[in-house]
Amino acid sequence: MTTTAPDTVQELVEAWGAMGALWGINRSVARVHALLMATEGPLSLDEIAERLRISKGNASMSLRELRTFGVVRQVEAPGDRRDFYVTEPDVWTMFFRILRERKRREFDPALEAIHRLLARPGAQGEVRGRLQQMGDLLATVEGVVNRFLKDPASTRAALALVAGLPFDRRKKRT
Amino acid sequence: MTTTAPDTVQELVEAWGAMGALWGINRSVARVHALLMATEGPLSLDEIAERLRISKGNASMSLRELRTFGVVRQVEAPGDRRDFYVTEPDVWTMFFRILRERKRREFDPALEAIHRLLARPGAQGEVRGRLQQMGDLLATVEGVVNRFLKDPASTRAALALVAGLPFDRRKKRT
DNA sequence: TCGTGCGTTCAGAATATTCTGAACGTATCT
DNA sequence: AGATACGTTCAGAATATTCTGAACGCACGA
Repeated sequence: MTTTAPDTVQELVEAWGAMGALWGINRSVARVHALLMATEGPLSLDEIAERLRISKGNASMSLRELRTFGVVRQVEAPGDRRDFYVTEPDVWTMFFRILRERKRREFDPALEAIHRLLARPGAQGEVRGRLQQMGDLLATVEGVVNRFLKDPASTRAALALVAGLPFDRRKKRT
Repeated sequence: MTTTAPDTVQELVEAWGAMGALWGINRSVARVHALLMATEGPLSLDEIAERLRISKGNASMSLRELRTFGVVRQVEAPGDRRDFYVTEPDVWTMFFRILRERKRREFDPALEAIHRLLARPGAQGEVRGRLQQMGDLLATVEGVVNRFLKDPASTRAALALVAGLPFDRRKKRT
């Protein structure tokens, strides 16, 4: 039993998988990620596929995606031909990297359209105000994401403040 | 031509529709929303369906969803049997209301699983730290959402600060 | 009363997404 | 060389999501 507690791990895997949708990554990918998060040592591709009851092919593709997001890393075992995988420990970074990706693909076109509309001379009151709000919203999210990627520590602290969190946990790490 | 600029409006509609996925609302719903955002006066169901080339049924269901989110309102025209629709002007609120919804459905189970895992006595170092981070992340998002819904103005200002925005726009409104 | 205009519903069609597994490539060992 | 172990790929199957449009109900007016 290499993991904390099999059945609860299972629950986390499922919950994380469902939540993946929230930030736009698919169920399998998120489940693989959760499994690695909840497991101490590195896992081989086959073990992952087996534990999650998904095909090797699916596992392989999911791991690739996680690697391109930079949240999973391959490690090698001494005299073993297989590849093993571990998560980067930083979930926050993962979250924001993925957001940045989606920002590019989805925010930017929307922002462009909004600005184009605002530039039109004929943009009236009601509409103008709403468009501006949309722009503000997108710009704010964008700003937070960018700032986080530049300076994670301070952004995290700032967000904790905004969130009004007790703000104790975390061992410190500067 | 009741709207700012038909073709650019179209672009916004499509961009907003694509972006909808980001916060978990479907393309049609987001497109209807965008159309209302970019249009000065109220629109009838038929007009919406026609402009977006979607069926009346689809339009009806999309509008219902938008109404349950509280971002679209029905208005009546003088001697007209038809229902007309307008957006609430506050996109930010929409955004956070929707987040709250998803939070309920998706965050909460994940947070539960995490806490259950952390409660286990056997939660070791590596894993424990990662789980804690996941919990922090979720708690932070949750906190921001809750605070926004309680006190939008201050939260917006705070977020603008975090985002490092120029922070000028907006007519003021307290 | 019947007819007409309007909105809603929902079964099934259309479409999009995700997943599987067989086929393949490459490396390693005998 | 042949055999084995492993990872990857991708066409098509399986599944999930979204959309349509016919059927219906209701309210109004004639």
